[in-house]
Amino acid sequence: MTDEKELPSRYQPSETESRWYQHWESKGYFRPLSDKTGNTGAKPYVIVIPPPNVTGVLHVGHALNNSIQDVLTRWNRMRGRDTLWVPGVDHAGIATQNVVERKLAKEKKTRHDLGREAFLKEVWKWKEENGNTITRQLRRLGASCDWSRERFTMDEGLSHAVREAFVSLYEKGLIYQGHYIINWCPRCRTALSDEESVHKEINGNFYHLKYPVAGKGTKAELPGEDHIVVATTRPETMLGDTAVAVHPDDERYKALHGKKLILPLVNREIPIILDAAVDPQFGTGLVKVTPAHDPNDFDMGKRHGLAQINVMTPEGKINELGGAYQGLDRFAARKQVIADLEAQGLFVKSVPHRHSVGHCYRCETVVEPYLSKQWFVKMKPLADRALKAHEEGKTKFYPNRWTKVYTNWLSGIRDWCISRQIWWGHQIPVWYCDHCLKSEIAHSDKENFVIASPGSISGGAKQSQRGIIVARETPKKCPACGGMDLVQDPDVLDTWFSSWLWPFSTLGWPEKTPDLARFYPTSDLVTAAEIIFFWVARMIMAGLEFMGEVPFSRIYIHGTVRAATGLKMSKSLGNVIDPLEVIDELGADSLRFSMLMLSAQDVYLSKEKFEVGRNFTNKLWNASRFVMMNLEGFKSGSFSGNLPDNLSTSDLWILARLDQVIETADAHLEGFGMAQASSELYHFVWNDFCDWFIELSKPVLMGGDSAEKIATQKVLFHVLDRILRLMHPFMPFVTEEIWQKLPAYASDASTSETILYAPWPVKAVSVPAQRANACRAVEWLQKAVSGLRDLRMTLNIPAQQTLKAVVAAPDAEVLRTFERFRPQIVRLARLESLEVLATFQKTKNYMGQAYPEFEVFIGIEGIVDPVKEKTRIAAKMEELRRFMTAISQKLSNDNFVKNAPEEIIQQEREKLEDAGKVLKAHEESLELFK
RNA sequence: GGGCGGUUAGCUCAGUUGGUUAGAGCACUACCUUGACAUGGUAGGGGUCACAGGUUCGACUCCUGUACCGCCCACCA
Repeated sequence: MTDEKELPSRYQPSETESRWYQHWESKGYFRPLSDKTGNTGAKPYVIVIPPPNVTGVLHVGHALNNSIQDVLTRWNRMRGRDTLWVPGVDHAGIATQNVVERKLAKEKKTRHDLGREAFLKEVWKWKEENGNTITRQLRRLGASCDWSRERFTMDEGLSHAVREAFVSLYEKGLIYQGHYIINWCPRCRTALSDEESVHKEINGNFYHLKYPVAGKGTKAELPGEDHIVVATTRPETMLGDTAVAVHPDDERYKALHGKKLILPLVNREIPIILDAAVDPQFGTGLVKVTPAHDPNDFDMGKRHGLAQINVMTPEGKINELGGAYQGLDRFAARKQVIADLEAQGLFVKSVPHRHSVGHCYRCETVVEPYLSKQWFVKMKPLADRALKAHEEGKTKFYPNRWTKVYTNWLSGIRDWCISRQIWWGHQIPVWYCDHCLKSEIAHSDKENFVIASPGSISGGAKQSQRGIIVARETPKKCPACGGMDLVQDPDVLDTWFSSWLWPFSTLGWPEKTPDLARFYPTSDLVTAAEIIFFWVARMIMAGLEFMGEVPFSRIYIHGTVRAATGLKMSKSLGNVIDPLEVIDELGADSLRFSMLMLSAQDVYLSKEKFEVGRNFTNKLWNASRFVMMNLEGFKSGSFSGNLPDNLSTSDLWILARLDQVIETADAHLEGFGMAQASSELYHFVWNDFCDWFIELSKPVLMGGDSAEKIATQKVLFHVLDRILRLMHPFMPFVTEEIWQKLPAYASDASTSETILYAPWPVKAVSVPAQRANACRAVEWLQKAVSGLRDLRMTLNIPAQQTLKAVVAAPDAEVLRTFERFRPQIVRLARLESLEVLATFQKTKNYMGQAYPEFEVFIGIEGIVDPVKEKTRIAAKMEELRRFMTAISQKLSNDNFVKNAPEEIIQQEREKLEDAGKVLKAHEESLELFK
């Protein structure tokens, strides 16, 4: 026997994982095969990684996401497809800038102290030092990404792509600049897109305020009152009110039509306007209108030609237009305004009000609807094409229910605010010629110039306004006046403006690279639901816009990973599970397998759940160890790899099961059924291979040299080899480790130098007819062994006590089966001897267990009290009678017989017949005790 | 306010187009350190499939409604 010391009884992931990963990467195994062969034939399999944030660390969500992608990648690679998985990270403009600003703050510095250029240098420095954390962690997870193709959204090529996309959209009139209410984060001091403003329900207040009516005589017309009452959640914005609106048909306020009000605290006269957008049922039916601080009011203001009075600074403080409140933070101003109104008797009441308020997705600060000049992408035309592509069946969501989420969002899409008032990112490729602008705006409002506005685009390229240059290359001088005094727009683009190009920009677009030609469109996209709007929908729109083709046709939305305790994992709740810790403790294979097995829906994680994977890894390791230790004789090279003809029943059975499991695993993987596939494999390896086949092989292996033994060794090896391949996508490290050890035990074992490229198992082309019979035979065997064990247990016979047993099988085939399996049954049931007979005349010295096809007996003389046996049999018979009654009733139901499919009825009849046989056997046994 | 998902064993979850006596892992009970593995083996206990109706010969599965839990979306000030 082979020296056992080579193989410890515990698998040690920490000793193998990093070693194998380095080996794979250094050998270039993760690169597509066509890189070497130049073959550009068959359709490749391509996945692009959802780029993690450069500031991020690997959390369990990433771990699941990338485990799934790695399974798909490795599976397809093994199936012989030219496979590419493109990795990379995005620059996460706001998040990264925040990180570096926090670092500066510790030195009591702000980015403005450094200036733009020096600050960006700092960010790059930070990126070089810390930006590879997550990609290092992905390697530890085992992600088989082609790192030679790793991309970063701020690298040169992708920056080039971003400019091309911007300018090209601008030329088509799909990008415009305008003055609108956008989501503003006063802490980050930048605009946010709608998706970056996260709505959260909060407990606020609904403040009721009095606005006095202007002029004389109003008191008489408004019963008893000389003021009106408005209700608001943000009283501080009243400083910018320019009207109060009422529904035109609201009878209560007819008297107010045409009247003016005095805006308290600022003493501005404001009109009462009539607008159907006002809901008379809500609040007092009177709405204060603040066009500069609320999107609805902004629209209303446009309709009525109201002034837009912005009373806030970008920091969220009241500005000079807020009079006495200047300099106060918006929340301080809120308190002060209320206090002052109260002092003047103009504060009515405040009622608790639960409503949802936007929060910055990066820093949680309450978002301020803020009027400012920003760049927008006009989304409707892009969304329409994505919807059309979907109708044509070009995109498919798994599971299907996400389709509606996607199409609903596209149908109601709003323009995308893409400019950000930060420094880290792609600076907008727009330059201003001061000279031309001055002459241009002499007769227009400088602050309100609009290049294009929503609705004004009617096809055809929009001409640049004089003084504004939108260009792919940095211009040296103004094309209009030749002036050299050009200033680039200081804003940068939303990070997602680079991410939405990811599927093709990472392949080289806008250059016409070989990669782009070969690998676009990609195959599958795997991501979590939270990113459908941010990213998936936009990638599809960009793919259609810039490449004329959807970037991928299948989108798999996997479950969200949450803490076992309930909601999301968050550092503040202390319920974060760090996947790196799990890898350190249990290994990446355990982490991957456990998560994949749980991934059928949303995953509620706790640390214990990873033990399944750990235990299974160890099981696989030890099963392999057993097989290898029993392959002596094969080192010489006598093992051809082909299976011999003289296979035993159990050999045929395990091969049949293997074929089944290959088929179901493939079917599940085809539809992203990682959980089902992994669970199927788990049970095959553990229950069929380990619990039964290995156990059945032991008597044969110990029986000395024989043709039968060699055949079993070959089958053991063959099935282990296939198991390793099947498991490899799920557990890449342990399978490679074992794979590489095989040649030491079987000379021609590893036909490929790495399991990464070992061909994926396929079902046997021609299946020997005996296999079906073998499956039946093994079922009998399993029943017999379990039955004997059951007898032993229920009769309290000690495990050490060996028993004399008898199997009675009237059917010749069943009889032959048990004769063949005699050594196995003796071993598995711990017998002293086993007689196999056609019929057996039972005596009081035997106790039995009946099955439809056979009965098993154990000799109990001097071991067991017959009274116990009597009770046991009586209980079994009672159970059987209940079962038979149920079936009889079913079969005597006319409707059932008339309507049920023939095979179902047949099944029921067989059940009844079998149960009858068993019952009869029990009756006979019971007779003995009378 | 809309939309989606969930409710199956003590816990975490499977259950494919309706059809054997509803399964697994963990936990539990009993026995077993048998020459791959105690991160193991064997046997076992444990479920009115959330509730109420309906369709059907037959419902965990399909339909309607209810309750509770969770998620997403949304400019009622």
